[in-house]
Amino acid sequence: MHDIRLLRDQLDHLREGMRRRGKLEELAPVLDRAETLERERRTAITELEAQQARRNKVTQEVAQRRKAGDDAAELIAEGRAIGETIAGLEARRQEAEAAVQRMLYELPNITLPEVPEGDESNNRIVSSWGTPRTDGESLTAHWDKGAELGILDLARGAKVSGSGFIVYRGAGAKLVRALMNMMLDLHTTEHGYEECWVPVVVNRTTMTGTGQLPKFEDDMYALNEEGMFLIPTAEVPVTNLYRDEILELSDLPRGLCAYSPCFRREAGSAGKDTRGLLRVHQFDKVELVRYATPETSRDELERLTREAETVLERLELPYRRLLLAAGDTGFSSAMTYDLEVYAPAVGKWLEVSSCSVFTDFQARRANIRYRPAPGEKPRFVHTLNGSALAFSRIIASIMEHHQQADGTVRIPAALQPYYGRATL
RNA sequence: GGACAGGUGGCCGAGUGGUUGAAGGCACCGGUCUCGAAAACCGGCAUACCGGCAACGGUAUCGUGAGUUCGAAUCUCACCCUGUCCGCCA
Repeated sequence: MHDIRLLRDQLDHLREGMRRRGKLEELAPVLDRAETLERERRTAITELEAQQARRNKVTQEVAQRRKAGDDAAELIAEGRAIGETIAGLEARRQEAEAAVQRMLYELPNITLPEVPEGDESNNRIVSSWGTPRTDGESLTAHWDKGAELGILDLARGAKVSGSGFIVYRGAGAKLVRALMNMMLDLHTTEHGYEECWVPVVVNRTTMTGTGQLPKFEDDMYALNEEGMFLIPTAEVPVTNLYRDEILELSDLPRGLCAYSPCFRREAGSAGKDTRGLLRVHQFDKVELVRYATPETSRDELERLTREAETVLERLELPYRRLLLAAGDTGFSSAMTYDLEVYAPAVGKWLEVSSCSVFTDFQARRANIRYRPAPGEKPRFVHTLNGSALAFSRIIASIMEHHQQADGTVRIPAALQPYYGRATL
């Protein structure tokens, strides 16, 4: 969420931000109304408060007369009349405030200057690691390999829940457990993160804090119980941990990591891109979340992204880092790197991580602040997060990239202590 | 799920209809004292918003929302949360 003051004096800045995302056409009507709405909001407040001040005076006068034993009937009648006026003005204020709030909730974050303009065709590959296999033709796709090895049971997942719900069996289930432990150990022992285990069901306020709501309710699994949702990422509960709190400067930067299952409806159609483990409704992920000061948040993004890349290097999977163009950058994000890993049999690069700095966009929504120095006013923190990593596509990539001539799948050295064997 | 008890400022904790934004304490900031520190003493110390170049003025905020009233931290209702006991349960 943006600072409401931008609607007054930085509308051009907001317009430019929307233009860079390619959203100007869509959002121009909204922004055109912004100035009027904001002026109306302030007018309503001013008028309301003037009447409230009047009422407070009258009320005090009543008290004084009562005390002195004088008659106050006239004043009481006046107070009653003011009360009716106030009720009307209050309704108007609420309406104006809600209108501005709705508008603010609709506007995505403004990307950093170094983020390229335009849609995803302007995404930039900024670095890469390892060498993708070129013999994909001769490899077995992960969905077939998974069935062959008996570690993926897609049919029964579909039976139990629906398409896009995966059952891992035997060695596959153990692989999930191994990945989880390997990643969490790496981040806690080498990268300095505190491990958290968090709820996967959260309330509406929490979903709003990180920016999923109100705009993306359709992407979410909502529970029948009023206002509860399954999380699409551990980012949601972990970032909200410090909602409505003021952190000490000495707490920053701070890193939290958490494993969680992630639930996404992603109303996508079936087809090649959704086959096997490519796009599923429930997947597992280890998430990194960082709280930083505005001064360091940009550097923190590099650090966070490197930490995610480290996982891929330990898994010996070739990857590339993309700097997303403004139009492809998530709603709340100011700058995002995607990490993609190659699946040679599928012949596609798969997104396995998305590392973002949100500047103060989430912090303002969730009201997460820090005190720069004792006695100073609190400021909003900057939040960051990144997947490190999402399992399902990693598993797909492992099954394809580490496929050996004899049909077995090699387990990378760093994972072997957790998995217990050298092959799947 | 049921029965009680409770939610007040950064923290603890008074306060049951009228200068209560809210006693007192702690913490914090400034000062006196001290070689220095501690202690003691003095003073300061909420947040957000509106108007104003500013000085400053105003409004709101005692879990949330609605209601009663000229006036609500205080009374009424609903909801949320916490604690304790009971029930149920992996």
